[in-house]
Amino acid sequence: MAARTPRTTDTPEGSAHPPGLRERKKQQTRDALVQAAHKLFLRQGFARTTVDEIASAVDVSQRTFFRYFANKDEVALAVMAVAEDYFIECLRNRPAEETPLQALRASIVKAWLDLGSAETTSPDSIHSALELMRMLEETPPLLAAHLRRVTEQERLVVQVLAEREGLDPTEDLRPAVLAAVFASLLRSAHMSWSAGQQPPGPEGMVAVIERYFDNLAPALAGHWR
Amino acid sequence: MAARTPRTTDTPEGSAHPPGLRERKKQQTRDALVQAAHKLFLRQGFARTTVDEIASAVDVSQRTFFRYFANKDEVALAVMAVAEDYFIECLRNRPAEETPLQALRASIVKAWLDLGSAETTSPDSIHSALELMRMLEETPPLLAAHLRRVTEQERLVVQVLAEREGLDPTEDLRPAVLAAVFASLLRSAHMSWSAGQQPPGPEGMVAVIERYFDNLAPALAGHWR
DNA sequence: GCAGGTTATGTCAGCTACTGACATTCGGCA
DNA sequence: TGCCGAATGTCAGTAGCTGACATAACCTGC
Repeated sequence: MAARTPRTTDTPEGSAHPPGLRERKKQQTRDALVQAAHKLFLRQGFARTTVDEIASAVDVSQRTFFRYFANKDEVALAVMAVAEDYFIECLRNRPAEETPLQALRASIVKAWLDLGSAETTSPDSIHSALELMRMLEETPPLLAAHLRRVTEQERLVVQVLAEREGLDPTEDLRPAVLAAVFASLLRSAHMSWSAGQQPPGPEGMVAVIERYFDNLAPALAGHWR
Repeated sequence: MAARTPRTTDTPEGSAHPPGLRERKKQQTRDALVQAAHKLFLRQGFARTTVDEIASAVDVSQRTFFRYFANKDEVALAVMAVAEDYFIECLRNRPAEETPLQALRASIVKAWLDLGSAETTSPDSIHSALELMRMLEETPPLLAAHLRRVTEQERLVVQVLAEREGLDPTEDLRPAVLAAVFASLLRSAHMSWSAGQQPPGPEGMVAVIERYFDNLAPALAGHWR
């Protein structure tokens, strides 16, 4: 098992057969670990929660924990994976008439709002993700791990943008540049949102994101005064 | 000793008195640790180098190592600190007529080129930094730590930009947005440079950075075709 | 429904990053 | 010279993480 960054445990190739007991159990264990970890992290903080605690909360050995997650960071960040995947899906489905920038903007907004009115996914997974994002900013090692993930996500965005516009991303730098700008914009918005004054929940997040997008052109424009 | 992210060991307030033996020794030890670490990292990789190795290469105890650096990452990234500081200084000195974007662009270019023709700093510290940047991309935990540092640097840039333009960065988002865009652009350029095809050395780096800057407006422009 | 291969899990032993507490030594200074 | 404070060393301990091997659980074909 254990591929690179599995959002779920690996199913053994094409979903031909119905999952089978073994697969279901793995999925169960994985989910249980994520949930237990999340609960503990929120209660006592990331650093003060040991892997042993998480493992024994789910009643598996520490060794098993590390077979599901490469490290402690990974469980913590697993919650976000759903949202990320959904965003990419949204981006893939944007109409071709939109400019790339418009498509990106519309995609995150849609992703947040859809996941907010959560029928798409498990009931509270969005709130988990949001709580986690607040914790991120106060937990340096977690933040570091998260940022690394973000840059990987960025690669994916480059891919999708390039496909969408029919470009070779090694030739034409525009996809890479736009993806980078987009990622950093989101990151700033997240920081601002986590800093607190903003309204909570997905709607609040969307509001902040939109404000940052609106400031993109002005920030790049010539002089500011 | 040991403040937050000291580029050098702390000197006991205003540099009134000449450093004194104690301070010089600390500085010496610190430098020796950085150098030894760097050498070992390049030879055998980051993960396969233990802190004990580094410490005993300089003939201090492991405990002492951790009094100079909070963790293994920090030694590795210490080399970049000089360059970062110099960049900020450049930015502070840009003429007010330049637009913020121009000022940023001119500052990194100048910083790299100046440090390249290294009289400003220790002879090979630039090459160390460049070698390190290559290693970064292949060393996930290091990359993660680096990214976190970058976001802290970003805060500083926001400050400087806001001062320069006489704005309150909590009111006006333009400094934050521009700093974010700038950071992500640099990051992309670094990735591209590390990926290899580019000419080596500071000049190569500058070339890549300029290319990314040139693609900024086009990437944000409406449609790409 | 059972034999035999595959796959997840547990156990154990070990390494390394990192930390607190306390003892020791060394530089600064009267 | 002798005292104070700062830097270092030593030691013991915690926690993240890994390899090796044994055991137990599923699955597959008969």
